[in-house]
Amino acid sequence: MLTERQSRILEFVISEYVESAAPVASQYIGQKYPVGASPATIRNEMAELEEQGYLNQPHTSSGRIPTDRGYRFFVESLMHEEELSWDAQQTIRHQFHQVEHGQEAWTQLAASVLAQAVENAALVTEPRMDACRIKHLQLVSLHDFTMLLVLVLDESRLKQQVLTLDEIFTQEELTETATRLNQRFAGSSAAEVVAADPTLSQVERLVMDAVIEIMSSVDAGSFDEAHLEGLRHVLSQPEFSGSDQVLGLLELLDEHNISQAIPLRSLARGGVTVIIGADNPQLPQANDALRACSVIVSTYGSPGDASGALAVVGPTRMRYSRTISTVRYLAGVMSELLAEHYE
Amino acid sequence: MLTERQSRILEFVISEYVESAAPVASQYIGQKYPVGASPATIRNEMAELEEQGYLNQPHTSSGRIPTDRGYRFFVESLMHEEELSWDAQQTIRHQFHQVEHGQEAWTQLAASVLAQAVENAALVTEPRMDACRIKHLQLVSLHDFTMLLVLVLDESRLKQQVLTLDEIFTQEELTETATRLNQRFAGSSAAEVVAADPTLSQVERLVMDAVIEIMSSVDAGSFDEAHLEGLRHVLSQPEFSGSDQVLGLLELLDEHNISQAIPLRSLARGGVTVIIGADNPQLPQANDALRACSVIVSTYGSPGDASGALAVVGPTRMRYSRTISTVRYLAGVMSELLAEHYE
DNA sequence: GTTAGCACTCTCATGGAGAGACTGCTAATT
DNA sequence: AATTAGCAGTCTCTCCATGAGAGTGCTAAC
Repeated sequence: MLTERQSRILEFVISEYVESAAPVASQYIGQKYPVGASPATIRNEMAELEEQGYLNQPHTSSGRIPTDRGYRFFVESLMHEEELSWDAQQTIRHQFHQVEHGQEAWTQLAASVLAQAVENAALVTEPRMDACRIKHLQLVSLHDFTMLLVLVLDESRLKQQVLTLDEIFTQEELTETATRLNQRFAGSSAAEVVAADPTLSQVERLVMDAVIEIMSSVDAGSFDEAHLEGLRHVLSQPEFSGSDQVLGLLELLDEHNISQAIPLRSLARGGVTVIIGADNPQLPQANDALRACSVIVSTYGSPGDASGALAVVGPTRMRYSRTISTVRYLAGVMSELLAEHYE
Repeated sequence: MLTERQSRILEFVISEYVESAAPVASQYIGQKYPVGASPATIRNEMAELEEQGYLNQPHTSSGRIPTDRGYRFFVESLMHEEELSWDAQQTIRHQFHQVEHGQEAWTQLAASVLAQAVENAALVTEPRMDACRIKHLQLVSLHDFTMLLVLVLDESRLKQQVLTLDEIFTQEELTETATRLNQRFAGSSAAEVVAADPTLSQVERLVMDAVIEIMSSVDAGSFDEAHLEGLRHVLSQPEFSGSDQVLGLLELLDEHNISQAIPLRSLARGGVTVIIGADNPQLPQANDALRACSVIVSTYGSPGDASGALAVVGPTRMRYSRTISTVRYLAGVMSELLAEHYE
């Protein structure tokens, strides 16, 4: 549909607008980029691009700005995805290897690294399997009538709960109980435990009820816990200078609405997916502020094993090439690390 | 220093300004509150209050707004701290009892509840003891050469780390090792383990080195992990409509600078402490946006046992009475719950 | 000590006027 | 037929003056 020259002009306009955040004029493009045509010709082409919906004019007699459709065309046809620079790659790897122990904060760290790398908001979910299984459980005596149930699920996720007992148990007794339960249930999913419906002592029943409850809540996990980081990068962009917009985005953060507003898992369909502005029907339109945003999302891990999602959220006026490369690269790194730790 | 009438006028001005966020005029005060004097008299008194530094005029011929000193006087001498309404108390308790299991998100929940109750930002740190001790440790075989170290510290804090072994161990062997180590080191602090310097097998050494590292990093914990919630309440206040201010406060959030910017533990000296604007030398002045803020902070838990801190951060123009009551009440509830769980 | 009255000051909203930036269109050119 | 120069027209943005409104400070009377 677009001629060679129109494509190039579109590309130039987008490059320019991404940097300046201001409408782009024909004369300016003619000077700065090698179009090989006069401003008048560029104007004609721009008019055509506007006709077709790739560009927009805030008002007559101002320069053009790209539409969502313009960005989409750019991402799909014009952009050449660059390999992330070696420096950038090293920076990312280095930041990861600093914090080796304690994998609890792993995704938090990933979000932080990603946000810093792309200078936008980043969102990373915990890795999850489809149905979690018991790896190991343990009972620690806390006090006469209370004990701590420590549950290790696959992927080394830890859960704990304080339980209240009817009678006094020693640590030895609890350890024995735990050993029995481990032999019986290690490797089982919540559903399997329920299905087996074995005869249990009172304590065992108490423990397994708690285990089932915990595992169910993990499984139910429609509620993917996502870490959001770097929102300030987005909010400092000029398009969000109006305070209404700011508040809109802040609501995402505070109420833990993120997972709902941006259902990462359902969006990422293998590889990197780009959602631009309001052009994707999958994004619920609840939040106005999100309409001015694009989301670059990818899964990490492997589908059979544990997997999660990571995403960058920024204004539609975004450096797509760099952001996509970074997301792709980080997804790779995280997949590697995940594989290393839990084959 | 202040006459009866001056005090009352100051109180009225603050009440009014807290609600309206606009400079308060003499005539308006005269109409709405029972001063028993004409606007002219009120003006004279206001001039005197300004002289003494309790009030301020944004420009000649506008109403007055309270200064930090004015707020401080209000909090210390004029305000009558109200008991939190029974409704509000029940709301808070109810929100807590909804989420019983999984104490991981406990402080997160507290922050959320507090933020909602006072309609401002809330900050809650994890409960901590002075030097943490080993409660129990456990080794779970993950794969041939990897195992998961699960470390339970006092207060049921869980830490985990993946360790790589030189040779293959069965789960039974690991369990035995863990049992040995537990017998030897349960109840010890990091320093005590190091001091004892016992002879250990290679595996035991590997495990204990990791344990010491983890405990040290927990102890070092100048880095109190604090949960921040409800920042949007603060940012939606008119005094933060300028986007510069917004960005200033956002930095607190993103870079995990909160703990540094607001050293809760060192601020709270038993009971509820109120820090108003820039008037407290303990608050580092790094962040400009914080100068327009007050912090209401309290500890919870008991000094000997585990304790943490909770705080509300809001504009200096804040409903101090309600906020202080709420903080005090919530600190009480949290102390109770803490005591219940770990006697 | 208090108050009425009045002049004064400062803000804020309104509305040209002029400069600047770009475009769209027309007519000439290649 | 495509391109370009030239020019008029349009829109924004800033600046300035204007006037209404709000509230004070001061003075003089009570």
